[in-house]
Amino acid sequence: MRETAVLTKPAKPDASATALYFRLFNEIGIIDQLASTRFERVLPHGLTQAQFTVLNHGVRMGDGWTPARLAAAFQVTKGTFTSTLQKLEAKGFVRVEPDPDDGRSKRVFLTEAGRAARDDALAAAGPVFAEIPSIVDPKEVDAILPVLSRLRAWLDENR
Amino acid sequence: MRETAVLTKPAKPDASATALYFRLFNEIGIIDQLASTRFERVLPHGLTQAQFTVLNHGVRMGDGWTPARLAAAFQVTKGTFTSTLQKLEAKGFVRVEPDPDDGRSKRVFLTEAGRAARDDALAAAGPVFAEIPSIVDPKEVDAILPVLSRLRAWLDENR
DNA sequence: ACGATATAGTTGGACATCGAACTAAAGGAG
DNA sequence: CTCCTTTAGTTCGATGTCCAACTATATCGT
Repeated sequence: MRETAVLTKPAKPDASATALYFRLFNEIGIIDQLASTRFERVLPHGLTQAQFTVLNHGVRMGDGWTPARLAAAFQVTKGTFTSTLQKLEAKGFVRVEPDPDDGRSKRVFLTEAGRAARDDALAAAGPVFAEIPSIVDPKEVDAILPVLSRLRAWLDENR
Repeated sequence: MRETAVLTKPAKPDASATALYFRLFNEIGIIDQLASTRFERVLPHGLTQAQFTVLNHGVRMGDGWTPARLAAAFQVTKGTFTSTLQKLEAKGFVRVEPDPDDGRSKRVFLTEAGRAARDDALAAAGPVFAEIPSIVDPKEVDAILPVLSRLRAWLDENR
């Protein structure tokens, strides 16, 4: 839950550096929540954002990764990812096979249906993003992304 | 769940504008998740981030708001906020009174314990943010915040 | 080669959140 | 005034997530 700007009483000024970063994370949190909700609403095949992310990753980065590696990549616990994977398997979008080289591991592969579902989702997502360039110019995004990436990378390494 | 940069296979280039915004929201999602986790870990009194946000808002914006107004400000459903409020009430951090002017409404006030808990939480949060200025300069945050605010405002209005 | 330690994956309990159904009170149209 | 619609708040079932405990397999030090 994040606060947004619905209320109108002026906040007391707080010039500390902490407050600045607090605001940054607050804006980021709200954007995440609003954008995620928007995105999930249009996803086809009853896909959750988590499930879509797995399919999208498989297409972009290739498949055959282990669940543990994917869970780390997606910042969720192994338990959470077990659940996500079971949902995707039940929908026929991924295939999970034992790792021939490591008895503890498995390997995750996309099915044709999974690739098709990912394409459907991307197509459905298009209109969701369509209006945004008129609000935030691509050049602004170019300027912002490196900073966010740096912040993300640091948080990722130091968690 | 968001993907991060743990995996090393190169992504196929995708020059469409959609991809750019996709990356933006992806970075934002990861940062939100990592920062939230970090923040929740240090919160005292068993506060959740949602609960802290209510206390913080009360201090910064004054108390006496209705649950409905607060739920809208925090982007959660009324049902969710009912639950959050009950937790805070059980901890003695807020007082909820009937609205004298509207039989349907209530009004939310902070208790002294609630204000103290908020201060505790802020103090605990300090170290969490302490290292970040060395990663992302405050000037960069100043540059980024207006853009994020604009994006947040638009998403908020057009949801 | 063995025992201690680390890693992969699953499971179960707890919890925050959502959406939908519901009650109660307020507001508006006739 | 009366009825219809809107708004405030609660409750309930489902879901996604986390954490901790657990099993099985792999790895490392001696």
